[in-house]
Formats: sequence, structure tokens, C-alpha cells
Amino acid sequence: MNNDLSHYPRPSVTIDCVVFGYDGEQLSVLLLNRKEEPFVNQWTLLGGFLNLDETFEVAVERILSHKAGLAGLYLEQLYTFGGLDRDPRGRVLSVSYYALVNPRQFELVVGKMANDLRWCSIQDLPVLGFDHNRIIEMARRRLAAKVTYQPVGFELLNEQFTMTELQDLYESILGESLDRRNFYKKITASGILKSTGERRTGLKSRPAELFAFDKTRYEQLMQEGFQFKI
Amino acid sequence: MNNDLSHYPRPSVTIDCVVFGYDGEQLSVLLLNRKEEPFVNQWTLLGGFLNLDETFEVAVERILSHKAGLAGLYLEQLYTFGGLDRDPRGRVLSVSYYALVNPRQFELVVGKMANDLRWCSIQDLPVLGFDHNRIIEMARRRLAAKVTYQPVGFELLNEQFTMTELQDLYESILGESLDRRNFYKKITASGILKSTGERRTGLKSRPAELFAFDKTRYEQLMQEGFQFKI
DNA sequence: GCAAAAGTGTTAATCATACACCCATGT
DNA sequence: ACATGGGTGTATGATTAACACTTTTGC
Repeated sequence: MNNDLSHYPRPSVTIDCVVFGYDGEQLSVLLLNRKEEPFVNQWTLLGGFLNLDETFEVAVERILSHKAGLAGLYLEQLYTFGGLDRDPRGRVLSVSYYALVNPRQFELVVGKMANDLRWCSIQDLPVLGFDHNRIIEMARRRLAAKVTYQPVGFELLNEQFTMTELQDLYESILGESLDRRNFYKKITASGILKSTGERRTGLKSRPAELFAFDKTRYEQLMQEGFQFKI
Repeated sequence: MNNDLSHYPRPSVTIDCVVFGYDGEQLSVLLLNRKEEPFVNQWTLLGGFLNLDETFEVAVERILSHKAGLAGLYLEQLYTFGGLDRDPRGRVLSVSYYALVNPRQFELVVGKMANDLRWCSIQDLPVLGFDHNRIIEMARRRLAAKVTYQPVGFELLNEQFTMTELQDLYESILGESLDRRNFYKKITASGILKSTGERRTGLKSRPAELFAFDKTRYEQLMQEGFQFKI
């Protein structure tokens, strides 16, 4: 590093990530129980210090991989928190991201630096260390806003899903219930789903058609300036 | 600062600000001609290093005040840029903000550390130092998205303005032309303007009614969950 | 009186909403 | 046969988009 920079004070910088998951019932966030100070034995988001040779995205992937065994998630930058007293050790900025993951596609691996990991319903969060409740609240609002105009929700489901599963997910994220027929109409009219021809059987009711997200078609529509809308 | 933090590498952190101004004709951005390396004699955004005892907002205000004589602007965090090679001196993050200002309400003061300052139309930007063209492009898009659902544009106008002036501003930000009658209807229906009873005279055409932004009414509407919409 | 910008309503099309019954399967 | 969730259409109201002429002033 060049000397010019050494004249300026340098804060510590962490990356924190709100990992959203959906188990078919509730929108949840992945929490980590800390093994070290500060906030030892308390729950927080997954996070860690930024290395100087890493972009933010690489750092998030390293952290999620080492601390939870997660890889290849959908990521988006959320906000950068810089309050003076957000970390008792000193001035620490947090460049925060959120991630979307289908919990059924990963086995959580508790890293060496943590006591425990768990999915916690967004409705029922404990008091977290640092300002992490505030970060989650901002992420929740951002996701709810985003999901109404971009189909990010598909990252949270299995590759094939029924229309009802998709609707339940949207209702969890938005925190409101939607009319089934109108939901069907909007989703099918948007053209971002392809039907697989398969059905979900084995349940004690009429087998539901399984759909898949048509990513090719979605990207084509996006290029044409199309706007998805719920 | 506690020793725990000294084990971790610390990047340098700058704050950069896209200052938007509107002169009645075009949406512009305030640029600074650098007196020092890197990018000496080139144009960049206004920015500077974060001090450890400052929040981001305080740092932005310090920078805008020292480098341009601007104070009390509307500010919003934009994004944090962390590319490995965005600064030739080493690893430097940029927590970027955007600001809205009415250029007629301030006299620009060129600070000691700059060669020059100037307003530059967003349509006609030079190649800037660092990744600042990219930052401006993101800010432009963010502002265009924001202006359709929140009346931020009022920060850019005089306290009193005609409907045509407001429409011209919206057209500059959105980069498209709007139907005058429909614009009138939407704006007046939203209830966020109060008419002042005065008119703009002295022009060689029919005097236009002067309006003002009704901030009290706007905040009341926001609390009731109202969503402004263009 | 003419140039320049201000002000103003109606209609048609589109979109969003509300709403209820039959269907296919498992037990 | 009954319980469960799946699948589907229509009518009404609300919103948006398109569109042109008259008014007021300065010169």
C-alpha cells in the first residue's frame, strides 16, 4: 500500500449478512450464537472482518461458507452502517448484504468460531448483538419492496414448486394475504414461469401442477424493459 | 480503541457525494477539479476520508462545507463501492451518498484543496477520476426511481415554483416527457402542494401561479401510509 | 394583433379487485 | 362419501393515457 493513505485514520470494516430462508411456513433469518466477545453467547447475524484483498461479495461468500457451509447464494448489498457506538471495541463499519437461500438445499455446518446456528422466524427474533435487529428490519423492508417488482422470491423455493407454495412465500414476505385467482393471473401473465408438466402427488388432495422459474425468458423480458409486478 | 480490533486489516474509507443541482434547464452534478494526486487536474466527485469520530452524514456535511461551501442539504446513502482497484493508492472503500441542492441558494466556494468546482450537466459528463462515472450513473438511476414515489424533487427548486418548472424538473430527472394535464392532475390530487396566491410576472406570456411544497401536509399524509405516485 | 406559455375536461382503454363453485385425489 | 387443497372466469370500479382549445400577458 502506498504511503499517501497512511496519513488517514482507518476504521475497521465488517461485512454482515442477513440470510433469508423459507421453510414452506415462515420467512426466517439465519442467526449465529457467538463464541467470543463481544456479545459472547448472544445471537447475531453472520459476519466477519473484510480482508484487504477481497471484494465485498467474496467476503460474504467466505463468511457464509466458513461459518455455515452455505455457498452460491443470491446476494444484494443492503446498506452500510456507521454509527459511532455500534461495536463496543471501537469504530467498526458494517457493509451489510442480504442473501436468499432455500434451506432444504443446504446442510448447515456450524463453524469452529460459533456455538450454534439456527433459523429464526422473522416474526419472533430475539434481541441480537450489535445493531443487528435494525439491520434485519431494513433487510425485511427492502425484500418486501423488491419482491413486488422483481421475482427474487424464486431463490427461496425448490426448483419446482406449486403455485400455492409461491403464493405462501409471497404472503410471508409481504405480511399480507393475496387473492389466489388474481395471484395466478398475474404470475402466469408475466410469463416468468414454465410449467413442468409434472404434479405433486401423495398428498390427500388434488395433485398440484409443478412450475419452474423460466430464467431465460425472465432475462429476455428484462432486456426488453419489462417490469414484473405483483 | 481496544486491541481486539488491531488484529484485523483495516481499509481506508472515503465518503463520496453526488451533488445534484437543477438550474431550470438541466439536471447537473457538482464536480471538483483535483489539485493533488491521484487524478490531479482531473474532475471527480466531492469526497474525502472518513474521520473515526464522525458518522457518515457528519462527514458528508464537513466535506461539502469545506470543499464547496454547501450546507444543510438533503442527503441519502447510495451504495458502498469496494472494488480492489478503484484507487491507485491501495484499498479504499467509498461509502457514497447523493445530495439535492438548489444551486441558486448557494454561492459555490472553491476550497483550498481544489483547483476548481463546476456544475456539469448529467448528459455531458467528462471521464472522471476513480470509478466516479459509475457512481453518478447509479445515483441518477436511484434518483429517477425515487422521484416517482417520493417528492424529493422539491429540494432542487426555489421555495416557490410554477407547475411548469416542477414538470420540467421531473422530465429532466426521468429523461422523458410527461403530459401536462395529467401531471397537473396527479400533483394537485396528491395534496402536497399549496398555492401561494402569487404569480410569476414579467415574462412575455401569461403569468403562472406559484406553488410551494406543503411539508406539513406531506408528513401527515406519509404517516397515514399515503404513497405519492407519478 | 401576434407570439408565448398557462390553464383546463372528457373519453376510451387498461388494470385491479372482489368473489364462489367444481375438480382430483387420499382416506 | 367426505375432507382437502387445486384450479378456474366474470363483472365492476378505479386508474391511466391520450388528446386540443382558450386565456393572459408582453411586445
